[in-house]
Amino acid sequence: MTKQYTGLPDEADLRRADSLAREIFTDVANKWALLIIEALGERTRRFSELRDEVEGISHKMLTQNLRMLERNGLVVRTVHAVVPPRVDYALTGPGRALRVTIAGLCDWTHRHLGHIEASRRRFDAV
Amino acid sequence: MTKQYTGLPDEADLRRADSLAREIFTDVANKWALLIIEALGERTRRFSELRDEVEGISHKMLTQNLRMLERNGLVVRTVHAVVPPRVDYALTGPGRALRVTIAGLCDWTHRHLGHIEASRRRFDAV
DNA sequence: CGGGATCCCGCTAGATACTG
DNA sequence: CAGTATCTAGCGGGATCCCG
Repeated sequence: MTKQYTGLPDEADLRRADSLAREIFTDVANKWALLIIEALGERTRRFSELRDEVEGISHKMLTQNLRMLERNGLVVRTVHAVVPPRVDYALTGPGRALRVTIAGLCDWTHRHLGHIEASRRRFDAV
Repeated sequence: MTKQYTGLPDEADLRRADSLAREIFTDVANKWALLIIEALGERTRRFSELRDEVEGISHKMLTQNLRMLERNGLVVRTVHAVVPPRVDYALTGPGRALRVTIAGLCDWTHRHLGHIEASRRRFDAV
């Protein structure tokens, strides 16, 4: 990533890294992606297991997000050549690292349920 | 939140808490909300400061998300009775707590830029 | 300056049907 | 069972205008 052949910091590269970071952030910081990673947990899951565990997700959104996560190297997809077909998904190292911070997010949500519900009631009362 | 007048766990309440958690998660786990909270940082910001700092956000999305965050009690809005009007936004306690985990997310993004970029190239090569 | 209201285009995502 | 393709409605979000 860092240019070796020049002593000067390369502004163009910094901008590229920034826009890349934003892109990744946009990919990852969406409801379904986060819920899928959270659901994947520490062990491998089948497609259908994920569809059941991430409640409310459609077939289409699940495949679409899994592709995206695979592309970004957060998930590995393993196809078993059996009939009926069987496809397993598992988190990679970076995927598991991300999952830790997502767990923090879930934790935060549950710890503040009360505060938020109360705040909403106050706000909506007006 | 917890019912006092019964010894039995109340399934309906558990489902309510779950759907509430999902609702909050959906509110919070979206690109703009996360970027706004991250941008708010430790000190108070004006509306226009936020619009400049969260790059790419539209006027409409900024107000809309700020309302939502205020409703959920993550942000306080202070209107100063001066002309021209001046409105300040600041994180609440829960908001600051959330910001810590978001910082983790940003951190994760930057630490894995390289891995992700490489993985994408491999994936797209096919 | 901050923000509400309106209009409107484009894309997201759900439903459905088809393949290996 | 997992995945792709198509069709479509709904709404997300930008642009614009006005108001206190």
